[in-house]
This record gives sequence, structure tokens and C-alpha cells, in this order.
Amino acid sequence: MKKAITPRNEDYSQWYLDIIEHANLAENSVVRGCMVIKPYGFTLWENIQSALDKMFKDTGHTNAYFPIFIPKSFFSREAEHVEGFASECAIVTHYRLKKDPNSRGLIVDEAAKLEEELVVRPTSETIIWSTYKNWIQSYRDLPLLINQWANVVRWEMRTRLFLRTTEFLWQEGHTAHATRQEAIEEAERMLNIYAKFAEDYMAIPVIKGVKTPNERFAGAEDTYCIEAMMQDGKALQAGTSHFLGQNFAKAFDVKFLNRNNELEYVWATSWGVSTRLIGAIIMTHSDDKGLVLPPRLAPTQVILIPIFKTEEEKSLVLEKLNNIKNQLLNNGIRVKLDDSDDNSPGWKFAEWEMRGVPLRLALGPKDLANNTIEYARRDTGEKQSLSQENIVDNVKNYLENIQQNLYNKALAFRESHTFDANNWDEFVEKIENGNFVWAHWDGTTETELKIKELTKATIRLIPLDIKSENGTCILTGNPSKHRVLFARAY
RNA sequence: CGGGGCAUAGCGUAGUCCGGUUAUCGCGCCUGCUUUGGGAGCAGGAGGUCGCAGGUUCGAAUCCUGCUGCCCCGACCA
Repeated sequence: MKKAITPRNEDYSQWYLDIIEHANLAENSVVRGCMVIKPYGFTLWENIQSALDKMFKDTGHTNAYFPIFIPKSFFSREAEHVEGFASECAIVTHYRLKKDPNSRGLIVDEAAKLEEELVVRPTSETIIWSTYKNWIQSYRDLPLLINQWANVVRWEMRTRLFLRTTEFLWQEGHTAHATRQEAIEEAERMLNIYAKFAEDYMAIPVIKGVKTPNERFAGAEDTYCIEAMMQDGKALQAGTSHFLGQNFAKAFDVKFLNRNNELEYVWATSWGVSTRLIGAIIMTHSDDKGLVLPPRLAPTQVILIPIFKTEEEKSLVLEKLNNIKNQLLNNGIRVKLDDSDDNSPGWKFAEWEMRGVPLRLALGPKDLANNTIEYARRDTGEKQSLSQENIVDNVKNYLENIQQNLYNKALAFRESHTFDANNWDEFVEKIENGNFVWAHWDGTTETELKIKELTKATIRLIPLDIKSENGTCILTGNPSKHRVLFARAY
């Protein structure tokens, strides 16, 4: 038996790591801060990708690919962008190794020094806008709606599997528009797509909003975000969409002729989600028995477990289960039959629970005699013996039900951990206990930073569906016209 | 970069203070038999440059010196 999963309430971050290990999602690689995404974890990512990719394409976007290397000078074109990323870049300085004359090893060949260093992309705005300059001349070239699936590198000081790794996988959309209004609409459209994906596929309720200037993306005029609550009450930013104004157009001199034959700078957006979403799924739904996956994204939605003693029973049970498997496959359900001889049914139950498979069907001699089959759902642990009739419909109902239940549970959890705070003591107490807190803020970065210093809470967002309400800042007592969302965050 | 810790089989570890035959145990792995409705049992077996390099010693996982790597806490962040 593998080492048990550390309970959530004992050590939340160890629990998180144990889930990843036991569910076979990923592991640390020999390279510090970089993870190996194992087949099961990567299939989950592929399912995320394909659902999102369809949503992007349905809204008119197409995929393209830009280089992983970006000339260093590109980063200094946009002042805030440099500042945001300079401190966490991997840089290529040479292109050749040679034999070390003093040992059997290899050393960098100093003769092969690059004239201009190349930065391994931490994000692709700069290389993409330098390319867009050549692609855009007229209003007829707009809007330009492009997405790229890629890896990026940010040399973070401390890393955690999926949540923050040195290299991570993501998608980044980069769009160009003729008007300010159109670009803002695009940024909001993509935020809504992220929110819909989070809620409909990941079963994670999110709050939509705008970042404060302090939390804004380097080079953006506005950063929109969705924030989700994890089971320890901390916030996780699950997606961002930026209205970039004309900052990158100006930095890379991207202009177009409008209908009136006037030269104008292009308006831009960029938006992205990453493998961090897998961390969000883990931390939202899983329990002390292991991973819990939402059916719509689970690599395996249904696991079939045979139970038998004799060879004769075995062949009858397997025949039945293969038949069921084919019915489910023909109906587009991702199903797997665990017919290995190596492990007992009990072992298989535990194993597939740990790996988060939403629904388990077990069939043994008793079921053969009674024409029944046992349904066991991962989210509630509930087991039910049903007739073998209507398996496809039953399974579909179960999966739909589990998907909905996971969302409802996560929403109920968030709601029971969200409060209004009207004075400082109340604010500190609610933050300390791991909650989302709506509170008044005087709108200054100074106050925001002071609150962060005192409580480790940050302003997660200013809500999109803002409710006007006169109040006074939780810290300074200065007037405020609406509440903002505070929480400790990942 | 500051502070703390660790390095022994694929993984987790005992032994290190106080040097002494063949380096401990569990998991996992291999073979066989019995098992299989909630992580099976028994028997046998394979697997080690004790992080690296020096030194002390008749003798080093153990003592000394240097190096390297990793983990945790803080400053940075999708």
C-alpha cells in the first residue's frame, strides 16, 4: 500500500502534493522548479485544452505559433512590461558547447556568444506585436484574433506543482482591434469565456472582476480576472484577460489606416489560462481519499471493476463488462475496464478513487445472478445496486449529477466562507480564518499595500457587477463608494 | 540572497554522537503457490560506488576538510 494521503486539516499543502503524487498527475523533474506532467495529468490538460480551444474558435479566433526566443531588446520597448518581467527571465547567451580541455565534461564555447541575448518567453506580447506590425496596415486587417498554445518560462523563486512552476503550459490570446471599445469588449468576452469554462467544465464557481492598478498585468490598462476559492479559503486567480490599450502598438509601432484614411495606433488585448487550472481543480474538489475530478474533464469518466473467484465467473463477468464498456464507448463516454489480474477489487476501488474517477461500476457473481450492477459515485461515496437495464442513461445521469453536485458544493463552500467586514477587527478576524471578505477601500495603492503588509490579504478584484454603497475604508476610514474583494491568495 | 535542515537500494528509512565481521527495516519489484464484493497471505529471490573529492586510521556510512545537490521558512509571482 502506498503511503496514506495526508489529511487536509493536518497539512493542506502536503495534502495537495500527496494528491498529485497518488493520482499520478505529475512529479518534480531533475530540473529545479520544472515538473514532469505524467500521462494521466496530461490527458486532463488535453481535455481542458480541447474544450477551451473550441470556445476560442467558436468566437472567431485561430491558432498560430510564435518563437520561444525573444530578442532581449524587445522587452525594453514597453516600460512597464520590462519592469514586470525582467527579474524572472531565462536568457540564452551562447549557442554552442565544446569539450573541456581540463576534464571529460563540456563547457560553454565563449566564441559562440550571441550578439544579442535571447530571452526564453515569459509571455509573448513583444514578439507577437513585433510581428503584427507587418501584418496590419488597414482597418480591413482588423480585428486580428489569434491564440497560441505554448510553454513559457518564468524564473520564480519558489515553485509548487501546477500552481507555480518555472516552465508551464498555457494559451495566450493576442488580439488587435480598430477601436478602444472593441478591444475592451474582446477582453470582457474572453473573461466571460474563462468564467463559463470554469463553471461549466471545471465545476468551479468564480467571481469576475478587475484588478487594482497595483495587481495589474505589466503593460495593461486594465486586467480582468476570475478568482476562485480553494478549500483552505485562499483565492486562486484562475484566468486573466488584459485590455492593453495602445501600449504595445506604440512600443512596436503598429498603426493602421482607418476608413477616413487616417493613421491610428491599434488597440490590443491579451488573455491566458495555464496548467495552474489543474491545481485549481485539485484544490477545489478533492478530499482526504484523493483526487476528485469533474466528469466533463476527467480522463476516465467511468471505471469498470470485475469481481470473480473462479475462471468461469471471470469470463462471464468480463464478457458482461466488455459489453457494457462498448455501449458506453459508443455513447461518447470515456470508460475504462480494469481487468488486470494483478490486484484485488478492493485495491482497484481505492486506486481509482485516489485518481478521481467520477463513477465506478462493479460487477460480480451476485450481480450476474440478480441482473444488477453496483454504481459508486466518487463525490458522495454513495453506492447503489441497480438493474443492468438502461446503463447508458443511468451513467449519463450520474455524470451530469456529479458535475452539478461538485459545482454546488464548491459554491456552498465559498458562500459559507465569504463575509462583509465593516471594521478593522472584523476584517482581520475573517481574513485570519481563511475567508473572502468584501470591504470598503479608499482606492489608493498605499492603503492596499498597507493592508497586505498587515494581513497578507490582497485585493483580488473590484467586481464587474459593482454595487454602489457608501462606506468608509476598512483601514483609513476615508470615503469609499463600493466594496472590493479581499483574500489571501496563491 | 538571508535563516534552518537533509543527503544510505526505485521510494521511505535504521545505523553516525561513542569507527570494528556480511549496512537495518518497511513499501515497491521478480518467481511460485493460495487468494479476489474495500488497498490479500505464505515461501523464496534480485537490487547498495552509504551525494562527490580529499584526509586521519590497521580499519570510515560513522571522525576531519572542501565541494555539490535537495528540502523548509522569508523577499518575487499565472
